[in-house]
Amino acid sequence: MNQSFPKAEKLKSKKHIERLFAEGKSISKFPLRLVYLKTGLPEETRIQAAVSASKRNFKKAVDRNRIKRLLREAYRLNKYRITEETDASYAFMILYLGREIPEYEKIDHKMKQLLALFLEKETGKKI
RNA sequence: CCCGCAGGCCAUCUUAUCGCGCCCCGGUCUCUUUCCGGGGUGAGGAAAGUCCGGACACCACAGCGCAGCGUAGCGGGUAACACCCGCCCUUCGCCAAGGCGGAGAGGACCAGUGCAACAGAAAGGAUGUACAGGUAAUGCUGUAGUGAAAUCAGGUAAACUCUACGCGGUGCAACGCCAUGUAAACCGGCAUUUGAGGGUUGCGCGCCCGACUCGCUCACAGCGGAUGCCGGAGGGUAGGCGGUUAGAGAUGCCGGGCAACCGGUAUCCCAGAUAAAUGAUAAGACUCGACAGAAUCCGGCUUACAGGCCUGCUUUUUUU
RNA sequence: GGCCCCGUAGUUCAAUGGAUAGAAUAGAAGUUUCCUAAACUUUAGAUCCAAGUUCGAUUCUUGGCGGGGCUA
Repeated sequence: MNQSFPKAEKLKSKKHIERLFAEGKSISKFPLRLVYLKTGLPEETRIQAAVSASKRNFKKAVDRNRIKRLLREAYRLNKYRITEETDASYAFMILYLGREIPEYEKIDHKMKQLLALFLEKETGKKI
């Protein structure tokens, strides 16, 4: 299974991000929130994802970097759960809503729950 | 030796697996792209605050004056500085002394103006009380008393100000190129059609640039046109490349200088992201890991901070 | 990233470098009322932090901290 997370799979276009926040749906599993949008464009890389931690909750750049790295890592190791279940194309934005720097173990656990919740909602399947 | 002080250096490490950015090489199809394999490289001493000084870029620029801002002992260093070095001075601490160490926004109140609450007779044209001294005579002199300061070239310039010197503005979201195709197209208002307006980046003088050079009409007015300014309506792009990392560069050696620093020489290449690259897991070691993440680039200052290492000083403070 | 501005009671604002930082409103207690409101009386509450200049700092200077704005 492919666990890489190259540039092409990162959501970068400012336009797409604005559309994602304007039109996308969201599901939450505290302290994580997933905002997603079915893009409809069947491209090579089906899912583009981005992560975020707010400057309001974390003033120091080091802390924001730390959280974004943990989120990226958790997504990288768990994205196969999505790609194996669906062929549709999505744009993802994963937000961290907490106010404290978390342990990786916790993020990993919540990420699995979040992605399961997403699949349940989009495909109707119970995982 | 301990303690203390000063200066400098380092900033957890090792291995494996899965991943990330950039560069190079090879293959996949010839180039580009994609993918695969291999190799190299990958945050800081403060990357921070954005407080100074430059480089660089664009805009502006004949000059003069005013205003504004900054600096402030002397000399040196430097691309430059509000930084650094040396000396002087002031002040504080230690010492018997010689001396040692710390701190310092450190020009000028015999140019002018202002300010000084309370207390006090009096706070800037001084002069009252008590005591003592003194004189031909007098607050003439001293002490007491109030106060931060009481006649003294008074104090105060991180009060206005004066003196000397310096300073054009904006900042890489600068700026250039490509793509897209907006703007010179539409509507409304005002002004001008002979010196209107614009520039001089805070203001003035001065200087410079300077469109239309019109039609209908005898002329005015008016209409149209032209130019400039303002507003409205509607629409488009918010992508890519360059700037962008080889430099006031790092390290070693030699020489000059009290020092800051400079000169010569040899070797080396040491992040370049762009929703933004350093993480996760497992194992091990120890002193159990602080503050904290490059964003055009340098030189400083300031602020935050766990610990470790090195060098020097104090034996004429004390203790052993 | 770059460039600017602002910090005074819970809130909105005052205060030449000078005595106990002043108003309005909100809060608390009381008077009045059957109760509430209004009114009246009383009361508590603040200079963002740290140095410096000064006899004396909300005010002047420097450095931090916090908040806000502009910028392709």
